[in-house]
Amino acid sequence: MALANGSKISDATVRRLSKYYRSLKYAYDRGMRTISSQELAEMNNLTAAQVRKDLSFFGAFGRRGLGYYVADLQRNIARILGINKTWNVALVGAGNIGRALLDYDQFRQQGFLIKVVFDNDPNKIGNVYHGLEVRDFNNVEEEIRNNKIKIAIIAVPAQFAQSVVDRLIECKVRAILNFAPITIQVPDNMFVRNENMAIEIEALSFALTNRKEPQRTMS
Amino acid sequence: MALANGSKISDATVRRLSKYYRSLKYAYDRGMRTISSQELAEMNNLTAAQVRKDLSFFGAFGRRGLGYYVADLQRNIARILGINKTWNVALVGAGNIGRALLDYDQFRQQGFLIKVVFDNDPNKIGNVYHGLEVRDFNNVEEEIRNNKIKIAIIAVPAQFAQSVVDRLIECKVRAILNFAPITIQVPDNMFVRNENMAIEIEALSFALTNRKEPQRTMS
DNA sequence: AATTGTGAACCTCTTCACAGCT
DNA sequence: AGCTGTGAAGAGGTTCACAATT
Repeated sequence: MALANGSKISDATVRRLSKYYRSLKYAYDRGMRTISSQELAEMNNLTAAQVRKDLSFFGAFGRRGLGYYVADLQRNIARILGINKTWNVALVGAGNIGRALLDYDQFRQQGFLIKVVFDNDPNKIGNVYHGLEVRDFNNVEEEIRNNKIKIAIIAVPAQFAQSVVDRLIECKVRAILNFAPITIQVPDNMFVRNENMAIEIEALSFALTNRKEPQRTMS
Repeated sequence: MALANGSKISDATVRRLSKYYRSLKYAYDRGMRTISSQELAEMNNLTAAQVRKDLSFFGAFGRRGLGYYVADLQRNIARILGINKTWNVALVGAGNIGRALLDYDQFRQQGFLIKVVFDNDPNKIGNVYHGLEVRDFNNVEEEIRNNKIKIAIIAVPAQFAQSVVDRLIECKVRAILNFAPITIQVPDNMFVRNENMAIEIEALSFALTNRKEPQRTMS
């Protein structure tokens, strides 16, 4: 929950805001200057009512009879999502997934800048990947403090994930994007999101195995 | 929807089944032979009623007064999810994300075997990554047919994603795990899941920016 | 005594439908 | 005339609470 008016915003709404943001970028690049809720809906396989309802939680951004000004709505959503500025991010784990994330354009483009990379493997510490030198996780406190980091990405094996998290909690990291395939425990004042690719592909396996009536798009 | 009894299974339930499966593996490795819904719940930050309800859609696997036999429930969930066999998978896109997925243990361990990798970049075609030679996407039909592939992973830039999907549709691929940050369109008899890491980190940004009362775990 | 399985109650999210504005 | 913004209705998912079972 969050808002000035005290209403609760669902996770689903926040996810859709991210999608609207991308759609607006796409529309603007193609010369569209206004866009209707119907058009935004079609670009994301949603209903127009859903789009309007989502936006209405945060304000009245549209013009009746006309739709939404693309650039204006984009700015508003960026502000709502907190991506109208840059975030310094720490990455823990310089394995395959971690190294791929170092060069992930979508993070950079939305202002999430990976400023420091950690590992505990002596064979990796000191290596340079995409211009960043891997640091020893033992020095995590200092680096996190120096870079004013509030968001960390965890890309370590499951068995190390909780101890890494515990250490990050001490460093006053506030939010974690967790790629380890395990449920991590954090105090109530922290935020976690899990990115578990195996769960997604298992859902496809389930669908192919069980579902008679397909559904258009999941997630 | 899916079941013999015709009931609809929610996406959320399927995702949780994947989590229970992992928890059961973990429990078994630590010597537990039975487990209660309460224990399964605690391992995943859920309620015991939720766990029992999820499982009850598929049968009565437990024993009153005792709980669930770990190995037995694990087998049942594997069967429900369709991961009691192997799936041949195609990967389209040998960029950073694609190459990381080639060596992603979680896929292999659950029986998702990447059998063929495609790219359209002449500089990548022919290269060998993790023992697989990158194929020309122009030959996709033949390779998909030869490997009996029903599930494809798309890890290409957004602008290529839909045309790749259209081609895969012609190849009778049935399910797609989409890493491209765009909503792809597929016919009603296909399944799509989107893996969009930028959306997840933006949700963290939203939380840090807006939420006063934190919530324990998202996703 | 302990724990499942499940109908009913509850709560949350989505869709409808239309008043209101441009 | 067209499209938004939103209260109300509807659909769907979660939790409660307890009978049933071991």
